[in-house]
Amino acid sequence: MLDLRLIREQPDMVRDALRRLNTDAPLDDILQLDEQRRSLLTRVEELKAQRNAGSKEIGKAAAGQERDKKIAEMRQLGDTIAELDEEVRDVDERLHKLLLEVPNLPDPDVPDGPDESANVIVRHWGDPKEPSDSIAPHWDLAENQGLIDFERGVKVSGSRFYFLRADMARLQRALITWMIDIHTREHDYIELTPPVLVRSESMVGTGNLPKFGDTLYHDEESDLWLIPTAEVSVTNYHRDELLDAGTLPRKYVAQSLCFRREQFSAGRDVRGIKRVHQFEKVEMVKFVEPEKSDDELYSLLDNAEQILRKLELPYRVVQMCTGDLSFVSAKKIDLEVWAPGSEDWLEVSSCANFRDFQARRANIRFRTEDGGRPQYVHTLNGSGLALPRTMIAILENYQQPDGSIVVPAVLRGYLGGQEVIEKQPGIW
RNA sequence: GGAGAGGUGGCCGAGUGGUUUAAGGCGGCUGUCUUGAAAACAGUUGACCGAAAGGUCCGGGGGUUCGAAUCCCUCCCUCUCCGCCA
Repeated sequence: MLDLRLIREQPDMVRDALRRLNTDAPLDDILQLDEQRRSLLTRVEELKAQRNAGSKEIGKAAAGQERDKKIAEMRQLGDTIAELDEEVRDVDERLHKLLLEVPNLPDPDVPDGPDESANVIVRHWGDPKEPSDSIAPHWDLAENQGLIDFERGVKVSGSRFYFLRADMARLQRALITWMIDIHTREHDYIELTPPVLVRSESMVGTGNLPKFGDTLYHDEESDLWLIPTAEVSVTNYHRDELLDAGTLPRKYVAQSLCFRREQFSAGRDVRGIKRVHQFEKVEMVKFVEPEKSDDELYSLLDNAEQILRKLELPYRVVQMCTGDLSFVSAKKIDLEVWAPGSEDWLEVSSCANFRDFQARRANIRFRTEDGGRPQYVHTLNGSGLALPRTMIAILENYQQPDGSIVVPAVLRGYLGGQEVIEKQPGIW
């Protein structure tokens, strides 16, 4: 949510920033409602001051004609106040609703562009393998090797569901444990195991609601939502809190299942496990002081990159242009790992600075060291990393001509020293 | 699921219709003392809207009343006992 005062005081700046996003936020309606709200408020508050004074007199006065007259007077005043209160509530509600639909403003250094074609490749790491006939895409490889059962996933749950089998399931567990160990031991994050079902307020806090409800799974009976990322649970961990001075930054890492309806990607990436309805992800979330968030984005990015480097997987760093920013981000940088079998750069991590956008929605503030007024924190998050795509990259980069897969050196300790994943018992 | 008790400032906690302008404590900040710190003592310290005056806020929402933290309705949450349960 944007600061209403910013919209009021620098409407042209806000308008220009939104124009870069190619969105048509109803700024004029917002300004008009804001104006209306404030003039109503002035009137009703004046009347309330009168009523407070009048009621106080009644409390002191002895019973009698004077007192009865005053009471009648105040009753009438009360009716007027009730009417105005009603109007204020209505205007407030409309204003708030509009504000919730305005996207975050892009940082000045975000490149302009209409869509992903204008994203900027910042740099590469590692040597991407040339695709060749001897490098199979993971969907063929994994099925042949008995590592993933796609058919039964579809039978049990539908398209975009699958079973990991045998050493593949073990590999995922090992990866999760290893990634979390790196982030907690080497990068100083606190591990959280979060709920994957959350209330609507939490979804509003991170910006998933009200706009993107149709991409989420929802249980109507209990009115709970399945999270699309642990970002939702972990960011809302501090919702409606006033954090103590000196406790920032707060850094959390959480593994969770993520659930996505993928309603609008029908027909895209239908093969394999690149785009699925349910997947594991290790997610990092930071709550930081506003002046630090620029630097914190880069250290977050580095934390994610460390995982790919240790796995020795070639990747590239891509900065999103204005046309490819998410609703809540001011700045977003993705890591894309090379998959030579699929011949695709896979987004395995998305690192973003939300500035105070989420903090306003979720009401997360901190008390400054100097004891001044509480301020909103800045929130950031980044995947560290998404499991299916990381496993695609491992399968496709580490496969050998006979179909076996070499275990990346850093993971062997987590797999009892195992060096190679051989063909698993067939899918029978 | 049944019965009961609760939800008050950053935290704990008093307050059952009108000088409450929410007591008191903890924590924070400032000062005295000290080489420095701790302790002790003293002072100070809620959030939100507003340029200000002022107004709003006692779990959320609604109601009763001239006036509600206080009474009523409703929802959410916590705790205790019972039942069920991985």
